[in-house]
Amino acid sequence: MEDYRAVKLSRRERQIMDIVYQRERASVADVLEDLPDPPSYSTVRALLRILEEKGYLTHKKDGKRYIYRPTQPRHQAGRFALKQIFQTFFDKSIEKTVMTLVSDANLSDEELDRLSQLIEQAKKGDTPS
Amino acid sequence: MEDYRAVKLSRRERQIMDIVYQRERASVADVLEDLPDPPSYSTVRALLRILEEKGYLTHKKDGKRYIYRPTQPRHQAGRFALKQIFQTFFDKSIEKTVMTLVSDANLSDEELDRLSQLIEQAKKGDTPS
DNA sequence: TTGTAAGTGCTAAAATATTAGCATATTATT
DNA sequence: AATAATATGCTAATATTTTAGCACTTACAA
Repeated sequence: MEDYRAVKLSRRERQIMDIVYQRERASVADVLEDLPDPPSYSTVRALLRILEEKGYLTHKKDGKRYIYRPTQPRHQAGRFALKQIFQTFFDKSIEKTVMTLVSDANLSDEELDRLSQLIEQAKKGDTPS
Repeated sequence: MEDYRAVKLSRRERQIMDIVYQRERASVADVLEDLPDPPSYSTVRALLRILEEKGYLTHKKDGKRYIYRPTQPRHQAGRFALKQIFQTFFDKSIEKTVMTLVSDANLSDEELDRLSQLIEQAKKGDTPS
């Protein structure tokens, strides 16, 4: 399955997928709560059903209500989305993307240390391209 | 202006904005060339006009044809988009996002060195949160 | 010049997405 | 077991998006 944020989905559908990914799983009420310009309850139900038909979500019953979850693992969807971003805005350069993130982030010393470590590992371990 | 990738725009409109950002500027023909499931020339023109009406694009004449450009600087739009991504897929954690990027990237030694430097600077310069 | 190729402007048709509402089911409570 | 509250299933109306096509304009070359 490809990146739902790039193509395929309508505006509402995308909004809903984002919400479900953010929450990891969500009821109709949850989604409704997070939607901007919230439509009716019915509407959200319909959209969730459609997204399930299209294969992006599944649901299971929890008591009397449905809990929806993405079919594609979050981490993987995140990668697709990132790829789309650095291709579109950062000349396909992951380095530039990371630069922007780190510059803007105001990370704590611990976080920065962990990143240093990761980078050291990358230097040793991998064959540079 | 907020992130067009999150809300507001329709599927086609988003696709077109992505293309224009990727190219920095684009003619109707350029956009058409890059669009998946390409519609007609007319269609692309109409959408570009709409995006201009909505304030996301401007155009200038170049010979007899229009060249469209985003109104919002690429770098800024990229930041918005990144924010959306790490909020949705990485628990709002920039660190996790960077981790994923660096792990997947297979960066060259030079790139990794530059990142190390950046991180060192961040450690010294900024107040950690 | 004037003809032609390659643009744009605009409008209305067609397709899709979005929505509400009624019917039905499920759970919990009395 | 009856009832109330809270779900879902489905269908059809409405709104928006997407599209094509015709009329007009501009640049260039014969």
